[in-house]
Amino acid sequence: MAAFTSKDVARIAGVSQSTVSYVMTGKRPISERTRQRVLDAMAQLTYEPHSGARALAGRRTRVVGLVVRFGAGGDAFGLLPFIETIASSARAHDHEVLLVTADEGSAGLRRLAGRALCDAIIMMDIEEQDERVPVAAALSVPVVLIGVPADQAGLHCVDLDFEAAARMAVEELAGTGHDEIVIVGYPAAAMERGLNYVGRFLRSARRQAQVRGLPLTVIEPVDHGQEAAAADQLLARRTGGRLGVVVPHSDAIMPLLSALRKKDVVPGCDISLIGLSSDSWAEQSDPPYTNISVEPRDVSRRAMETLFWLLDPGSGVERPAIDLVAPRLTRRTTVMPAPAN
Amino acid sequence: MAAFTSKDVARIAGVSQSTVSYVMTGKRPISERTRQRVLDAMAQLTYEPHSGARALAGRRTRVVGLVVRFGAGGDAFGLLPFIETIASSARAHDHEVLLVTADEGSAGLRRLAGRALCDAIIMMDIEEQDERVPVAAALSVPVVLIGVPADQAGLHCVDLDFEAAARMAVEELAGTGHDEIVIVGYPAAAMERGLNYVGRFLRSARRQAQVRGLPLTVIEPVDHGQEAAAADQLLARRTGGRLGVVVPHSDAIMPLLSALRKKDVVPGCDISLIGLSSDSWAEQSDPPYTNISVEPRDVSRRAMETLFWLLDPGSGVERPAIDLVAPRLTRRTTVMPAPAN
DNA sequence: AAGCATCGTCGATGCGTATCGACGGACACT
DNA sequence: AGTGTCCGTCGATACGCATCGACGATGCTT
Repeated sequence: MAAFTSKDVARIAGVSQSTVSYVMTGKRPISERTRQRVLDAMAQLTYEPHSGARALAGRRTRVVGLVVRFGAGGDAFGLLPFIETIASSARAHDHEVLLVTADEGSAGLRRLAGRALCDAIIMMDIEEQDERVPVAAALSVPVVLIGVPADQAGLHCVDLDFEAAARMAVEELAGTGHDEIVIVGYPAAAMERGLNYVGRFLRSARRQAQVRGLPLTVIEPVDHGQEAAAADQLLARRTGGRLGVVVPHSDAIMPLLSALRKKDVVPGCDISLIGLSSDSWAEQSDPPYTNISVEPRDVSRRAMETLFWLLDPGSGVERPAIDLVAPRLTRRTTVMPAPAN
Repeated sequence: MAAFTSKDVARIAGVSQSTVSYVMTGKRPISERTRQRVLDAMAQLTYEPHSGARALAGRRTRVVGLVVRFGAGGDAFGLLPFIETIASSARAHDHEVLLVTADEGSAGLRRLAGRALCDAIIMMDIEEQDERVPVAAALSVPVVLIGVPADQAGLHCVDLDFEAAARMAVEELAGTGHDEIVIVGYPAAAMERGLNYVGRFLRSARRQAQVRGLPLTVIEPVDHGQEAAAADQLLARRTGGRLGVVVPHSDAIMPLLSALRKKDVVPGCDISLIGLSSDSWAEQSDPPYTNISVEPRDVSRRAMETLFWLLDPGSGVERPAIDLVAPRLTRRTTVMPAPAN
């Protein structure tokens, strides 16, 4: 691994260094014969271009900066699927992924752009009022947000349509003759941080419940180990009517289900439950619950499409500034059917 | 954000560009007066050095490559704490973290080194026979493994001491008069992939059980949703004697506990249980279980210490080629005390 | 007081690639 | 045959920084 350069390749192929470069970039026509000779030489040396030199001369790094927050109170459905999808999408475009943690705040952003560490940035865990958003907007590299802040500052945002999801949940319960709706909320940490989707979901749910004239209450989230208490709190609301429960925080669904089971409360008979989660979780659960899809892979895939479009606006169709992935409700066993009357 | 260069800084500070460089690297003495002027100029311009140029000229990228595997069957205790610790450690040394997924196999490694994308690599999810290990050993950059392959090929390895953990578990059960030991194994995916710690744990446990003359069985892992079956399988083994259960796969502990609870089998009275997990999980569980500590943060912190030592051997003390973090057993409620006799 | 090491700074060079202008040759057309 | 057009290739240069050798200015020694 003696670290070959394009000059070595050129010498072996019997061409000039610039020709090797043009073979790689394809920015000038190269005869098929020469091209083959160069490619052979590259293969023979297992040549890899020096990314630093490339960044210096070509002013593009082929690196995507990924800003995530690790601390608790985070996402409703796990960070890993996002990261994984982003990584594989980057790879598909021959780009690398540079990881930056959010606890650096906007300093991390400035560093990414200032040091020319990446060509574009994708930022997750956006708060409604996020100090990083204006900084990101002023950066010299494009930034895509996963999440929608109150002021998007001209940045492109991609996320699940939490407003639509909330409406959908309320409509489903209203349409099946429920009297009251309870939302099992997000963890305290997420509430306090003002994560954007928390507000988006709750506000939309309240609005829609009002439209339907249904009383809606938000109760404390189900923390791990607190299932029993949450279930009690929930059941205390039941005044004999038809109670519908909405659980937007994926992690809370399973504990809640098992707590209900323990109390011999059967979702779909005694009570109704709609969860926000990936479809596979909902299917494999016992019982399988009616869910509204939350597919992190879809969201991050679209975010990456937007990002690469920003890097090369010629390619593909124009992307919307706010790109919301439509949720999908799948009926399973946990919502009581409308009473026949 | 007009992208200033060190030449701009030099002009403003009234010095030459090389002086600016020496202020940054500290590789030559600079008078305090000049140093201040340069620092002021840098602050004024919010100058950030161009990482590509720096990599090209200085042949060091200040980037750490992190190779992880996302797919299932993975780690017993979550990927995120590892990544988080590695990221923050890198940051503390003013290094970035470049993420590479393991499904690229050794190609990802070659790319990292060949393109001079990073100064060192840290690789997780090592298999006992891992095709990437010999490749890694031949690389021009140092590589630290989290995990111990059968042939470490001269690489530095850091991991929990799974052999010691297994011995510790068996000893604890033997010392409290148990007749039989059952290990609830790892997920099939982990077994098939030959993840290094699986073999290390099981072999060591078998050996120690033999020393103690105790029958030891390994049963299928507890997959999510399969708790009941696993519990049955487990209880079927109970012939009236004192049965000790060891659960090395952290994710399996909670489901198993709840399955036992459902069958009115009380750990600590009817049966004994020792889990491998982080201490915080063990404490917060209901009931709190006797555990052997598995602290990903310790492991990755030590791995990063080794990595930075390899990058600068002058600093700090020599690091062992195989650095095993000693496990710690904390007695809680789930192991039956030795019978008084 | 002259010689000598040390300190602090500068100018010049090289790192490996992308890109621009130039140029010789093949070809099509007057 | 002469002129113009592409095509394919080359040489030279710039990118921003680290580093090396050089050199004037000190301070110290004898």
